[in-house]
Amino acid sequence: MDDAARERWLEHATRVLSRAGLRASAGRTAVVELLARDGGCLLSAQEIVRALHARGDAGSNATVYRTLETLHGLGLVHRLDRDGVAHYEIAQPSGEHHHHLVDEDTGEIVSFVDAELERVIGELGRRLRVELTGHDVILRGRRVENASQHR
Amino acid sequence: MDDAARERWLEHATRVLSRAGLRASAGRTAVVELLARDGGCLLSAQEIVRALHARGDAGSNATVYRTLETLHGLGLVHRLDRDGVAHYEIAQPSGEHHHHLVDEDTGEIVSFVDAELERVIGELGRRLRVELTGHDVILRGRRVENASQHR
DNA sequence: ATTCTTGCAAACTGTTTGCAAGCTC
DNA sequence: GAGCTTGCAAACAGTTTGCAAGAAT
Repeated sequence: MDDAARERWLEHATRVLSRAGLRASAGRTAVVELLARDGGCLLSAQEIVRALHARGDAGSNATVYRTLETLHGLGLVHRLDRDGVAHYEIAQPSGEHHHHLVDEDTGEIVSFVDAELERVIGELGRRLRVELTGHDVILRGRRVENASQHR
Repeated sequence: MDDAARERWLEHATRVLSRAGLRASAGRTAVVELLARDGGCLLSAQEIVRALHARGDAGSNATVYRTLETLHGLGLVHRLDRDGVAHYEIAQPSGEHHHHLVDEDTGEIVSFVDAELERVIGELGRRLRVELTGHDVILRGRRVENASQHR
């Protein structure tokens, strides 16, 4: 996700919050701005609390949780549970999104986009007679050197 | 998942546990048998604890958590976090598995199987140069009456 | 001025762990 | 008999909530 996209999200989020009658208070603003800066991929509430605190920004534990719940309710962030901990990431208004691959060896998380996967999921919704409002795909695996790199 | 499949899993699990040098103790056995009976789709640890307790079977809180961790480590169950709570279900040795659709209106969970989806995920692993060891797909949506049922 | 929001601290829930007693191999 | 397992209770981590003080409109 590029800077422009995150900047777009920030404006979008600010507008949506304001239209919902919510105030641009210090804590809430700090959380939203932090997400616009670093929320491209799976931040936990605790990570956000620590990051805000490190910067000296407003945003207590309670405020961060409350804000994330608000943002999620307004569809401004996606939420994904990982190892029993909720993680959040920016939800682009365009619907553009990515999925995640967890490297079983390192625990590292790689994000990817795949049009074919999206197509199949769309078809699946039709087959199951459901209007899809969202979906998550998590792959787990280990890197494999490609043939040309074999010794 | 049919009775035969669950029975197969029970035998498989028993063998794997025994080969791992683990004893057929009361608590562990009760958890495994409960899973073989009701573990077709997403049971939480707490649900298992309550179910065992209701039956008067062995299996304290601690034992259930410890057993589930053991089973997961041996690849005998799949684990999926849902609303911040870990849920487990039987992992068929054949690799046969299903995915989940959450009805946004009722919260109900429907499981489904889709060959096309599996195919695309397999390809995705190749494209990302990863040997896939597992994957989860969660769809969210609301039921839609099909055209012929419209008034 | 009114109403929303914050931060703190206490309360909760799900999960993990130390330890002495009990059970399995 | 040796060593793995159990159950209990205490400890933990993440998350939620009540409330009085403070800030935004």
